[in-house]
Amino acid sequence: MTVPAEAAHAPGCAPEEPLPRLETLKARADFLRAARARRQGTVAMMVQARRRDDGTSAIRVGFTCSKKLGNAVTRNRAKRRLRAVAREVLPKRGHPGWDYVLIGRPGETVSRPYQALKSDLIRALDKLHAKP
RNA sequence: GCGGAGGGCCGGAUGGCCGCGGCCCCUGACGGGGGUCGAGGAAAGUCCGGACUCCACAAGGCGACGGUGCCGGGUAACGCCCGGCCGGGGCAACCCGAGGGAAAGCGCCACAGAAAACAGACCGCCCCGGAGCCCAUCCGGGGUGAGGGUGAAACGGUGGGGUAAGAGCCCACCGCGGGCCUGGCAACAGGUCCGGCACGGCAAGCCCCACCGGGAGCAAUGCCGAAUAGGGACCGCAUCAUGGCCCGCCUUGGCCGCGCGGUCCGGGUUGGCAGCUCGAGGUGUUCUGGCAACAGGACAUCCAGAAGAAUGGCCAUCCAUCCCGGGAAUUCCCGGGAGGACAGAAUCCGGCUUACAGGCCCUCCGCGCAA
RNA sequence: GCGGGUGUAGCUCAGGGGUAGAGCGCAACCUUGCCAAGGUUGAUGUCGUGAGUUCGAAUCUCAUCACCCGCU
Repeated sequence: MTVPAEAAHAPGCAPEEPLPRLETLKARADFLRAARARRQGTVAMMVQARRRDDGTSAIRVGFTCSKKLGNAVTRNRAKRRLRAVAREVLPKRGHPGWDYVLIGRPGETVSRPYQALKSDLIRALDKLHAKP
C-alpha cells in the first residue's frame, strides 16, 4: 500500500522519466465511442475506457458532468476535482493509446474525500485493464 | 436598556506544493523559462430599455397588434430613478398604491331581496269614499318613499323644522357638482358664492383618449482554407399577366422572380480568423450648480476574454460562528471537535426582479430608567 | 441567444368571475356456492407558490417555482 506514503510527498514529487502527456478529449464522437467500450462504476464516478488502436500513444481523457449534478457551480467543482485526480493518476496508471472518460455522479463527486476519490480511480483503472 | 423605521457596506485572511487561460519578453523547431493580469453583487432569471450588426432601401397616411398611464424633473433610453400631489395604513420614524376616462357606447353585478341602475313599489304609513251599529276587517281611488328585512352595494348622511303621513319640502353642518378668487410650472390645495341631488360599482371586461414601438439577433455579421456539381451571385437583352419584398391596405418611388446569352462563385458538412472587449467605462478624492435624482470639471488609478469552455486541486495556521468537557455564580481562560451564504463571465452597457450564512456602520421614531 | 406551452382527485383531462367536475382507479354493500362482470352508495382537492384587482378568483393581472417543447 503505497498510497499513504505517496500522499505524504505527492505534491513535490519530480518524475524520473518523462511521463506520457495527457490530451483532452473534445469531439462528441470520441465520447460516444468510449461509451460503447468498457465501463466501470465506483462510488464517486463512472469511468469509461477504450483502446484506440490507431497507432498513436497519447493518453486522452474527457470529463462529463450533466445537469443532474446540480447548478453551474457544483458542475464546475465536480469537473475540476475529476481533472485534478486524473492529472495525478493517469500519467502513471493509464495505458498509452487509450481514451478515458470520467463521469461525475450527483453528490459523491463533490463531497467524497480527495484520497478516496483518488483510490476510486485507481481501482477502476485496474479492473478495466484486467478485462480481456 | 427594550422595541421599531430607513439607508449604506463587507461577504473569509495568510502561507506552502501541484496546475489552467490571455498578453509580453527571452530561449528557440514537439517544447522550456520568466513577468503580468485573470468572476459577481447579484456574473442568475431574461422582465424592460439601449449600443452594435444584418434584413433588397425609404417617405407619408389609415388600420390592426403590443406596451405605457397623477404632476414636474433626470437620463442615450426606459415600464428605471428623484422630488411633489392625492388616497390608504401606522402613536410616530415611515410604509403601500397599474393612481387617465364610467353625463361616447356595449356588457356584467350570482344568491338573497319588492327592487341591482332607472325607473318602479312587496310589507307598510297616511287621507278620502263605500260596505259594516261601532271596532276589527274588506273594496275602490289617491298621497308617500320616513320605517321593515336582504345584500358587497339600496336612490346623499346627521340633527332640527315641517306635514294627514312624508319627502332637499325648508334650514345648519358634512358630502357632491358648477362658477369665481388666491397660491403653485403642474398634479392639486385653500377660500367664497351658487345649485338643491341631477350622475352606484367594475375599464388587471370590451372600449375611449394621450403617448411610444419596423423585424431579427454576436449561433447577428464579414473574411479565409479544405472538399464536391443537384445550387447560387452578377451583367446584358427581352418583358406579359400575376406574385413577392418579414402584420394588412393605400399613395409616391425602388427591388426581385419567369426566358436567352455570358462571366464568376462554389451546397451539405467541417476548421480557422475577425466581430471581442476602451465603453452613454468603472472606482477613489475633490470643486461648481441643484432639495434630490443628476449634470459639468480637475487629479489619480484600473481594465477577464474562454470556446468539451481557463480563473482551480490538496494541505496547514488564523479569524467569525456553533457544540462538548474543566476552572470561575453568565461575559473570561484552557483542551477537543464541527465549520464558511447565494452562487461561475460567454457581444457590451443602464435598470428591474429573485437568491443569500454571518457581520459592520450611519440616521431617525416610540417607550422606560437615571442625571 | 430568442420564442412557446403546461401545472386542477392516486392517473388522464374538463371547467375562462358566483357551491370544483367527468372517466378510470379506491372503499363498503347487493348479486354469486366462489371469482369476474354488473348494480347501489361513498370517500378523496393548500386548483404549483406569493401578492394584487373585485363584494367574490381555479378563472383576470403581476411576480416566482418546476417541468416540457421548438428555432438559430
